[in-house]
Amino acid sequence: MADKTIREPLSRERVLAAAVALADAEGVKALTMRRLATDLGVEAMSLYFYVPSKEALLDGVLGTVFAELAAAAPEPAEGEWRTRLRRRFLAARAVMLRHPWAPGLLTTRGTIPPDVFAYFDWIVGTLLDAGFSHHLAHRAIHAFGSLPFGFAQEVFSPAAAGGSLDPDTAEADLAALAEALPHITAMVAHEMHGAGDPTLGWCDSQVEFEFTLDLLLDGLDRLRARR
Amino acid sequence: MADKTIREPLSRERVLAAAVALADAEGVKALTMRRLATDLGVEAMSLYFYVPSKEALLDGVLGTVFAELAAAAPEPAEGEWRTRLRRRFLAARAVMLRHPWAPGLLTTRGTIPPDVFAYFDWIVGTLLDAGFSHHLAHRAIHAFGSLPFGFAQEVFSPAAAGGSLDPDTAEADLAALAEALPHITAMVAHEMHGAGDPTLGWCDSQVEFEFTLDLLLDGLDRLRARR
DNA sequence: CCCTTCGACTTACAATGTAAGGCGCCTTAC
DNA sequence: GTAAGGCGCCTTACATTGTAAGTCGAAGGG
Repeated sequence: MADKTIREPLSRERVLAAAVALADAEGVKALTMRRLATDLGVEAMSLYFYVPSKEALLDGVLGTVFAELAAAAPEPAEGEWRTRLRRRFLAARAVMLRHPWAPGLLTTRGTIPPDVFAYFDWIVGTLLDAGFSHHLAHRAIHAFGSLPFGFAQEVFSPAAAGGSLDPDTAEADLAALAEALPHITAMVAHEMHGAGDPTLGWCDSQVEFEFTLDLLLDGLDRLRARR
Repeated sequence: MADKTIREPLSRERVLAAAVALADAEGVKALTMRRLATDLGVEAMSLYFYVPSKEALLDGVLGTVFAELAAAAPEPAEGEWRTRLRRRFLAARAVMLRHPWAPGLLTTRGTIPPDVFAYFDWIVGTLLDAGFSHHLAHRAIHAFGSLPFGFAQEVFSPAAAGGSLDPDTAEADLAALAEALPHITAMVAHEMHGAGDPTLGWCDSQVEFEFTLDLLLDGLDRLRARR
């Protein structure tokens, strides 16, 4: 909560930063003009001096996140193309993990933040420099989808079927599901018993993300060599 | 609009079907209880006899879409594992293209529709039958993400940078962007001039989707053979 | 002094989801 | 016949949310 006795003047940057902090703390649904204004110690209508509408605020919020990402994932100075892409994608992912609401919000936007243009121009440049054709670079951009930002939309997670990443409770859940979902339960059971370190759980989103990324990079590399 | 003089009784199915139709026609934002009720020729509060809340309505709407998808993408009777997966993924995509708002809505949900569980159980089963280990099948599920439903979240589309898929207007847009985005504009220019059939445009989401899917299937096949 | 600009606040209203209660019709039981 | 209960709808009311339009006080300039 802002301290009303010592009041720092509002600015567009302060408004957007407070909005990001609120979304981080309580999710995008909690981000209302009244709630945000309360956090800033002002009246809701005052925000409209800085952002023309709620929609513009949300655009600005995403722009802020992507700017943070651009700063945290600078262009690697050296390295082979795959290493450079990988390094930057993973750095971006670390930022996005701090704002888990961002991918969902992004699907509601009609515009692309400026930092995204620059980032993809760099990706295309890196691919072209590595010998990819323009056509294959185009293909790669689509194949990467949202991986350059460290997230991928998954409709279904095996962990959701297991009901829990905790081996004790998941064991009972699995038994209940075995008849309806025989293959998934077998797979989950196998993964749970095969997990090396129980404290990490059997389903680690970081490992899965890197696996998918490497799968795509390997495939693209093969196509490049074949040109 | 419903005809109020001859009134068919409401049912949960009618409510959900009307909601899907409204979202298809005008997007999810137009889907309010009052609007939906108007379309059905009843008063908004009457809907609550069939769905306990707006949130439940949205869950039901997605359940309806996924049920449609399950019916339209039946298990292939025969074929090699890749062919079967591919056939079903593409059939699912055809359905999802009729409901372009569905992926976005899905990100706001906390539950998974039942048809999704069954579909993924089939996918895991298909992979296991083809000789994939449980571990690799688990990896594949994450790698596929939302591809089994024919969509993938793309933050950035090269077409968005070009400003238009129409070669005439895009040419001018590109010239304006060349200094800020040199690699992207070069790539877009190349793709536009290389497009075989101008009426299809230089960026075809179906082609791109199939490219990405095949890239992943190829990669997974290699890992399978290496086990 | 007056005027203008800036940055905040106030008042009001439309839109949205929905709690709570009411009403008419139909069915069942006595 | 009447009474009671259930069903499926409607009405009234209210809290919340975004925001249009206008007001006000402070500061700066002429």
